Amino acid sequence: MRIGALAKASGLSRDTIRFYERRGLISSQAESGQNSYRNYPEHALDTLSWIGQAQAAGLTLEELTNLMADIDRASEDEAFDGLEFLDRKIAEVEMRIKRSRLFLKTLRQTRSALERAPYQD
Amino acid sequence: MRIGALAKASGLSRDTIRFYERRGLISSQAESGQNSYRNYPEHALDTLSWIGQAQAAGLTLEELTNLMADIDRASEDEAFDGLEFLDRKIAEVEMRIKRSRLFLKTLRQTRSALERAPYQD
DNA sequence: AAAAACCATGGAGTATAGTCAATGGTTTGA
DNA sequence: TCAAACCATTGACTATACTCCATGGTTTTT
Repeated sequence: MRIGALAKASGLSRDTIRFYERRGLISSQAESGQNSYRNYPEHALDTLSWIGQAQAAGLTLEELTNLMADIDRASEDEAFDGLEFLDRKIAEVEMRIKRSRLFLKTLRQTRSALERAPYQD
Repeated sequence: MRIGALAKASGLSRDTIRFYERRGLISSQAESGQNSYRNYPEHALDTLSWIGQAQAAGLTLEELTNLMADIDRASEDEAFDGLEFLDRKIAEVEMRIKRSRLFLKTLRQTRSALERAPYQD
């Protein structure tokens, strides 16, 4: 899958995809032949969607990079703090969801208030 | 309440508070006397906490400014698109929460996977 | 009454996450 | 075949949300 197709399928721009690749979030093989075109595997689409979820959850791309590295490094004998990192992130995302829901509640209340009294003067 | 106290109570820095004030998100009265110190009402603390929720929910400060203006403008006779804006934001926040929950789910799955097999080689 | 702590303004600097433009090579469809 | 569409790289540019610094005034503490 070339970058244009991936861009269309994911809804991201080519530049964004190349940007993510430079950051090490996705990867491509060189196309067979003498061009310099990237070729992305099908699962790149899933990865991009996962990145989108992570961003909605408030992670930075750097945190995401670290997380991916941790997951890959998980089967080494070295001291590994991946679990700790993961626990921290889980707690952060939970907190963020909690706060978002509070905000959503006030948005909904505001909405009803506006709806009930649109023209008072 | 002077800016230092508000900073301590809210957990934000003075600079951040002044930044928010410049953006019109909170406001202060000048202190009586000949100094140029700001004085914040008690509810500034609630406002700051609300701003935090809104940011967790993914709104930008500019969107927040618009939202506040809309809410204040809600009792005018003019054509008012506040409801529409609100509905859009509600939908966006709902979507963001949904995606965050999906991400949280994969984080938890990853966590269990790492926990079960920490030393395989 | 000094020192320490606090406050103000203005402007520069930082980090994150893209986005755009210039230049030049490669593929593909009419 | 040749123009349109696609791709690559480099580097500059943008927006958002702070953060820091210099300078100088005001309060509070000792």
